[in-house]
Amino acid sequence: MKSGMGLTKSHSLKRQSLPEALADSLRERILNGEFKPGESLVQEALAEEYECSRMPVREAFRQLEAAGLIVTKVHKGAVVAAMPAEQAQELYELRVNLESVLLEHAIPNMTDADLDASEQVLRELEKAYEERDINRWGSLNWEFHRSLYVPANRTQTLAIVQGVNLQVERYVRLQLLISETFEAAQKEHRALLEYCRARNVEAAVALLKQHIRDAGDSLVSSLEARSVDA
Amino acid sequence: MKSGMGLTKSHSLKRQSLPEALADSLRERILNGEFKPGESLVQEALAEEYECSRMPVREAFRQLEAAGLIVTKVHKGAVVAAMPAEQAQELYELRVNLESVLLEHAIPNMTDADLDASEQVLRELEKAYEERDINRWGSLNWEFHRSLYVPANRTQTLAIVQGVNLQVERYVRLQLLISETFEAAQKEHRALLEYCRARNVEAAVALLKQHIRDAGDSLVSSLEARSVDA
DNA sequence: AATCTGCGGGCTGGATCCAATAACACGGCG
DNA sequence: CGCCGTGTTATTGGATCCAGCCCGCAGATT
Repeated sequence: MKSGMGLTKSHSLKRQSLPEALADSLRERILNGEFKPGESLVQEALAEEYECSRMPVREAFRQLEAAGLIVTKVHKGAVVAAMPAEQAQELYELRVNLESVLLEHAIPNMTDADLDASEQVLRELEKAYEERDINRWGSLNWEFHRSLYVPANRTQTLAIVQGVNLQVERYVRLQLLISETFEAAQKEHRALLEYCRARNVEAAVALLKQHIRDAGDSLVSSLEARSVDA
Repeated sequence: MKSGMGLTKSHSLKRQSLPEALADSLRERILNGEFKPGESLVQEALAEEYECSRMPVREAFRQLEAAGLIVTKVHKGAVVAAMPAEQAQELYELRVNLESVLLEHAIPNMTDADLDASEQVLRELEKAYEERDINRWGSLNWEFHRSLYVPANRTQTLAIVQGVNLQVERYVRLQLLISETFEAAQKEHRALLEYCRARNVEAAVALLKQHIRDAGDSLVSSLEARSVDA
C-alpha cells in the first residue's frame, strides 16, 4: 500500500463548495485583521457582499466556529473570537509540543525534493519579509513550517497543528509591525532548514522549540500589554 | 447535570440550538455503532426521522465533519468516516502525548472536591463495567479521564483531546466485547486515581501512558485483523 | 454480446420565505 | 427625574421551494 503519498501536487479540481470558499475568504479576512476580535459578523451583510444567500454564510460560520475563530450564540449571531493572553500561552505550548514531535518524525523521511520545496517557500518568505508584506508573510510562515512537517506523515497531528497556527496567526500578523523578534525569526528559519538538510534532529528540534517559544513569549507579553490599556 | 437528554422533539430547555442537539444525537448514534463506517447518512431520511427540515441536519453534518466523524463530498452526501489502523495509531500517540501533559499539570491543582468527583465517576464506570453496559462505559470512560484533566485549566488542549477521544471511542466500544484488556483497564483506573490522591505525578503519568498505549495497541491490532478479513 | 449514451429518479446545494427572539426606544408610572 | 414595561425592529433560526449534479437503467449501435 502506498500509504504515504499525500497528494501535494495534484491539481484537485476546485470541487470546492461555496460554504468552503466563503469560510476560506472569511478566515483570511479575520487573519488580516479586517474583522477585529469582538466584532460581530452579520449574515445578511456578508451574504449581500458575496452576492449569495445567507445559507452558505451560515455554513461557513459553522466551520469557522469549529476552528475557534468565531463564537456564536443562539439568536445572537457570531462574533470574532478574542484571545486572552492565557489562551495564547497555552496554544504556544501546544505548538512547541506538537511541532517538535512532527519535525522529529519528519526529518528522517525528508527527500531532497522535500527540502528543495521548503527552500523555495523559504525564499518567498524572505522576500515577503523584505517587502514587509504582512499578510503574505503570515501565510508563507505557516506554509514553511508545514512543509517541514509534511514528511512526518501524520495527517491528524498536522491538521491539529494547522488549526492552532491559524488561531494565533492573526495576532502574529498584527505584531509583525512592531516587533524585532521577526528579524531573528528570519535567520532561525534559514538555520532550521540547514539543520534539516544535515539531518541533525537534535539541533533542529531544539531550535524549533526555541523559535516557537520566542514567538509565543513575544506575543503573550504583547497581548498582556494590550489588555492593560484596554 | 447528567447529559443524557435524548432530544425530546418538543422544546426541552433549548438553550441548545437544534443543530447542536442533532449533532449530539447523531454523534452518539455513530459511537454506538448504529451507523457503521462507510454507511451514508441521508439528509432527508434523518430530517424526517427527527421531524424537522433538512437544514438543521446539514448544519449538524458540518459539526460532525469538523470533528472528523463523517466525511462529505459535494453533491454526494455524507458517509461515516472509516479509521485505518495507521490513523488509530497516530491518534493514540497523540493521546499519550497530550493527556500526559494535561495530567501532569492537573495533579498539583486538584482539590479534594475534584478527587471526590472523579471518584464518583469511577464508581459509575465500574458499575457500568460490571453490567457490561458498553455505551455507558464508553462515555463514562472519557468522563473519568476528563475529570482528571479539568484541573489543568487548559481548555484548548482539553478540547483537542476530547475530539481525539471521540474519534476513537466507537472502535473502543466495539472492542469492549471481545477484549480482556478492559479488565486491566479497570484496575488501572482505580490505581490512577490513587496516584492522583497521593499527588504522585511521576507514577500517575507513567501509568497513564501505559494505560493509553495498551488500549491503543489492542485497538490497532484489532483494526489490522479486521482489515485483513475485509 | 458488450459498451456507450441518453434519460430519469433521487439526492444535495442554494435561494427565498416565514417564525421566533433579542436588542432598543419610547412612553407611562412611581 | 429615573426606572420599568411594552411595542417595534433588526437579525437569527427553521421550513419550503427550485436548480443542478450523480448514478443507475434502458436502449441502441457496433
